[in-house]
Amino acid sequence: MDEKYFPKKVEQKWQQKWADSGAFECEAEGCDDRPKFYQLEMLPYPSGNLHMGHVRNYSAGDAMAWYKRLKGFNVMHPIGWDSFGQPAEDAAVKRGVNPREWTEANIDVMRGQLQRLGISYDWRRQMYAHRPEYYKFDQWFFLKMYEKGLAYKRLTQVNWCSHDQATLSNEQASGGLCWRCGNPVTKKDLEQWFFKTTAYTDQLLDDMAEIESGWPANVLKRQSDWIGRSEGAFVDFEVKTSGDTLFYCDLDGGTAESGTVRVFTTRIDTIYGANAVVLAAEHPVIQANIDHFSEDVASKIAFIRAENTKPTDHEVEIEKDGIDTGLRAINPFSGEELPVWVGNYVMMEYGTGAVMSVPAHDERDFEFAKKFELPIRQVISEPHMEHAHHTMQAMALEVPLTAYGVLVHSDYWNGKTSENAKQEMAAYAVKHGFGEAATTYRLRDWGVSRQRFWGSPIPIIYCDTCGVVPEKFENLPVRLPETAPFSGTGESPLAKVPEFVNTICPTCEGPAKRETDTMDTFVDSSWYYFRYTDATNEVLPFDPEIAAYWTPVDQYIGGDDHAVMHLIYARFWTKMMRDLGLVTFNEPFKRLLTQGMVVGETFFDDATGKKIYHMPGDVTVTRDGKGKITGAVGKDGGALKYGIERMSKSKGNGVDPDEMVEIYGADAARLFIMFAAPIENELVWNEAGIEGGVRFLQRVWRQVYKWRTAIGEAERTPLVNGEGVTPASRKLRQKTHQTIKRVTDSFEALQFNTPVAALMELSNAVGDIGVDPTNATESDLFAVREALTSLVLMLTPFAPHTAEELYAVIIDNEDGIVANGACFPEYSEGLAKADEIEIPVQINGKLRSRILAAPDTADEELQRMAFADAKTREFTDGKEVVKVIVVPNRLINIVVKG
RNA sequence: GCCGAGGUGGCGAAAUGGUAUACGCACUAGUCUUAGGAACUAGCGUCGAAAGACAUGCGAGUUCGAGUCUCGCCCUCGGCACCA
Repeated sequence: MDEKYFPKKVEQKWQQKWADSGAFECEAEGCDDRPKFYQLEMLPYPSGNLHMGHVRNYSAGDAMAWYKRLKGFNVMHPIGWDSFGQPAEDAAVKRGVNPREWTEANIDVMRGQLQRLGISYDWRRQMYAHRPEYYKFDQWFFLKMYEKGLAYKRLTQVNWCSHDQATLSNEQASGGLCWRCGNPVTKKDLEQWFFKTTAYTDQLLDDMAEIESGWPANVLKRQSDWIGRSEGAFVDFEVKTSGDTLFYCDLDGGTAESGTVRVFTTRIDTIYGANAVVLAAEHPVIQANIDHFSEDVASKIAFIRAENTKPTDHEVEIEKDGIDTGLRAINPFSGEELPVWVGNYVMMEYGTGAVMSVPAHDERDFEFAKKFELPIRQVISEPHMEHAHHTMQAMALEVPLTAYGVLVHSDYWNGKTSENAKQEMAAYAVKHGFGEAATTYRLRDWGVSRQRFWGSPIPIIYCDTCGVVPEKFENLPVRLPETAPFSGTGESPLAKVPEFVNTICPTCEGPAKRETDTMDTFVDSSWYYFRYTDATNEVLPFDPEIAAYWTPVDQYIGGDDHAVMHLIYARFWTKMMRDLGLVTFNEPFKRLLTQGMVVGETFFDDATGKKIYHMPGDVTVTRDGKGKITGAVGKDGGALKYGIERMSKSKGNGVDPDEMVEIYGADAARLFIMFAAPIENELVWNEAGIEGGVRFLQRVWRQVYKWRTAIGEAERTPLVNGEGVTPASRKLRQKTHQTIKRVTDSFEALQFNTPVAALMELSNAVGDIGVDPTNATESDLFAVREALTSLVLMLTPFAPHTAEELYAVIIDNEDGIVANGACFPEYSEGLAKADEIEIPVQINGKLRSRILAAPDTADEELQRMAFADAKTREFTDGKEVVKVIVVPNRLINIVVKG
C-alpha cells in the first residue's frame, strides 16, 4: 500500500480488475436465490461528451446499484445509447460528416468517460438505438401496433420548427417553442403517422395509483395535468340563421341532417346562464357557412385563424377577440335563442371546439362578455344567498362566481345543488336526445413521423395497386442507407435515395415506394430498458421470460425534464406490450427518482433576440458581499446579461468530467457530487467543494495506512462487556453502529448527501479515539478495525475504487470487496445505544442545563437528577414549579411561575 | 392568472413537535516544516466583558415546548397557460 493516495493508480487498477473478472455482469438464469434488483438510469444521447448532469445521474444510480449489490441482491445495472436524433443529422448538414460515424465516435468517447468514472455497468448489455439490431424492433413494434390499429396515418397540422427543419410533437412544441433549440414553432399540413396513445388515457391516469408511493408527487401531478381528463357533458344546440333557414353542418361523419353544434361543458348546471355559443374559428360549422357570412365576419374569422397559426408568446396575455356571426342557436333547456360567435379563446383542438358562454360563472366568458357587452346572468348562487337571488336579477357581478352552489333562475332546476344538477341535467339531455355525459382529454395521439434521415425508418410501403401496405416481419429491419443527400430542408433525405425509396410491394410484388419518414426518437427510449434484459435477441425485442425475471425496473433515476414526455410514452409502451402479451404488468418503473439539474453561471448578450454566450474566462464579473453577481463585462467591454442555467458546452458553463477525474479522481468527483446537495435539488456547481471530497478520501486512506498493521494482527472477536473494554473503544463502536444505521436508512430513503456526512463523522471519530497503534489495547484495536472496515464498505457506493483498495488492505487479500463477496455492514441496536445520554433541561422551554443519565432512566429519577443540578436550581429555587414534562431519553422541561 | 415546491450562518446544507446550525466549503489564529496551495490543533450565527439576550422570510395562533403543525401575508424557483 502506498503511503499516499494516488487516485488515478487505484482507479485504473480496480477498473481493470472489474473488467477482467466481469464483476458487474449479471444473469437471470441459474443464479442462486438472491432477489433481483434492476437499477436503471436514463440513457444518454451521445452528443460527444458527458456533462456534470450525467455524472450526477450515473453516480446516484451507481451508488444505488452498489448498495443493493452489497445488500445481497442480484443487481442488473445497464447502460445504452439514445443514438438517433437531430444533432447527428445537424452535423451532417453543417459539416458534411456521416451521422453514423459521428455517432459511433461520440459513443466511444462517452463510453470511455463512463469507464473512467468507474460506473459499475454490465457493458455486455449495451443497446444502440441507431444500430439495425435495435431499430429492427422499433419497426417490429410499429407493425404490431399497425395490426392492432394503434398506428394510423392522417393529414394533420403539425408543429414545425423552421430552425431545426423538423416536425415536433405537441409535447416537444410545448409553449410554442421548440424543445430543442428554443425557436418559435409554426404550423404546417402533413400526412403523419400516429400512435394511439389516447387508447390508453384512462389507464395512464388510473394506473398512477400503482406507482403513487414510488414516484415523486409532482411528476404524477404533471402527468395527470398533461392527460387532462375533464368530466362534463356534450350538449347539442340547434343552429339557424337570423332568418329561418337551418344551416347544414357536417359533423363527425356527417349523418346529422339538422344543423346542430355540439358544445362540451363541465358545468351543464350553468346552462340557463348561457348568453351565446362561441365557436373556434376553425370550427366545421364556420367552415361550412363561410361563404354566407358578411364581409366583417369573414375577415374577422380570417384574422383570428391567422393569429392562431402564429406561435404563442406566453409572456403576453392574448386579448379576447371575436365577432357575432349572425347565426343563432337554441338553448335546448330554456328554448332561448342565443347568438353564435366566433371567439379567439376557443380552441378547435380541445373538446368540440365549441363552448356555451356563461359569463356569470366562467372567467373567460366573463371577460369576453364584458368586452363585447353581452348580458351576464347569474344562475348559480351561494347557498345562503339563494333566496335573494330568486327575487332579483343579479347583473352587478364584479367577478364571475365559478364555485359550485345552488341553481337559481333555472326554471325546474331551481334550488338544486350544482352537483345534483350536473347529473340530472345530463340525464335529461340524454332522454331528450340533445346531449350526454362526456369525458374529454387534453392528451392527444402521439405523432411519430419525422422528416428526418437519422431515425428508425417507418416500415410501410405505398403501392399504386394495393395502397398502404405494411412491410413483412421477415423483411425487417428496413435498413437506413449508408448516407443521403442532407440538404437541411423539410423533406426527408430518404426521399432522395432511390435505392431506398423504390421497392417491391409485399402483397402484389409490383413496384412500390417506401415511406420516407422516420420515427420520433422517443420511440427508442420507450422500450430500451426491456432490451437490456435480453440485448442480443434477434427474433424478438426481448424474451418475455427473461424480462419477467428482471422487470419491472426497481429504481429509475433521471432528469426531471422528462417527467411528461418520455415517462408517459414509456408507460404507454408498456401497456401496449402488455396487450401484445410480452409483459404481465401495467407499470414499468416501480420507483422513480428525479434529480435536479447541475447548473452554472452563464454570461450572454441577447441584444439580437438570440442569446450569444460568452465563455466565463472572457468575462469580468463584479460581485456583492454575498458573492452574487452584480455586473458582467465581456472581452470587448460591452455589458453582458447573466444567469444560472443548465450546464452545457455551448453555454460556456460546462465542467468537463474528464478534467475533474484527471485532477481529483473519479471517486472524489462522484463522492462530492453526491454530498454537495440533496439529489432532487438544483446544484450550482462550485469547484472549490470538490477538494473537500479528496481531502476526506485522503484522510480515510491515511487512517487505514496508519492502522493497517496493528488491526491486521488484532483479535477478531470482541471482548465481552466489562473486562478490558476501554471507554474510547466503547464509544467508537457505538458511533460505528449508529453510522451503519444512519447510512442504511438513508439509502433506503434515496438520500445520498446525508450518508456521506455520516461517514465523515465516523472518520472523525476514528481520528478522535485518542490512542495510536503503539499504545492501543486489544479492545481499541477491535473497535478501530470494526470502524474502518465498516467505513470502507459503506464508502463503496460513493468511491468504489478507493473502497476496494482499502478493503483489500484491511483484510490483507488482494481480491477486494466484489471478489470476496463482502457485504454491507449490519448494525447492532444494542451497540448503537449510548451508555450515557446527555439530557437537556429546559426551564419554561428555554435550555438552561444538561444532565447525564443512563439510557432508559425512569422519569422520576430524571426529575430528581434535574432538581439536583446546580444550574437548574438557579432557575427554580424560590419559584413555584407548576409542571414537569419528562420525555424519556430526550428532554426535561420544568414549568415555573413567579 | 392557476397549480406545485421552497425561504435556516459568508456559501452548499442538517435536524421522528424536544439541545437549531450536524457534515463540508470559505475564513481566522496557532503547531510542524527549507517551503506549504500539505497535515494537524483551536475558533467561527448576531449583540455582549460576562451573565445572558436575540436568531430558521414577515405577522398571528396551537403547545410545557414550533425550523417542523394551523391561518394570513411577502419573496424565490419550477410546471401549466385561454382545456370550456
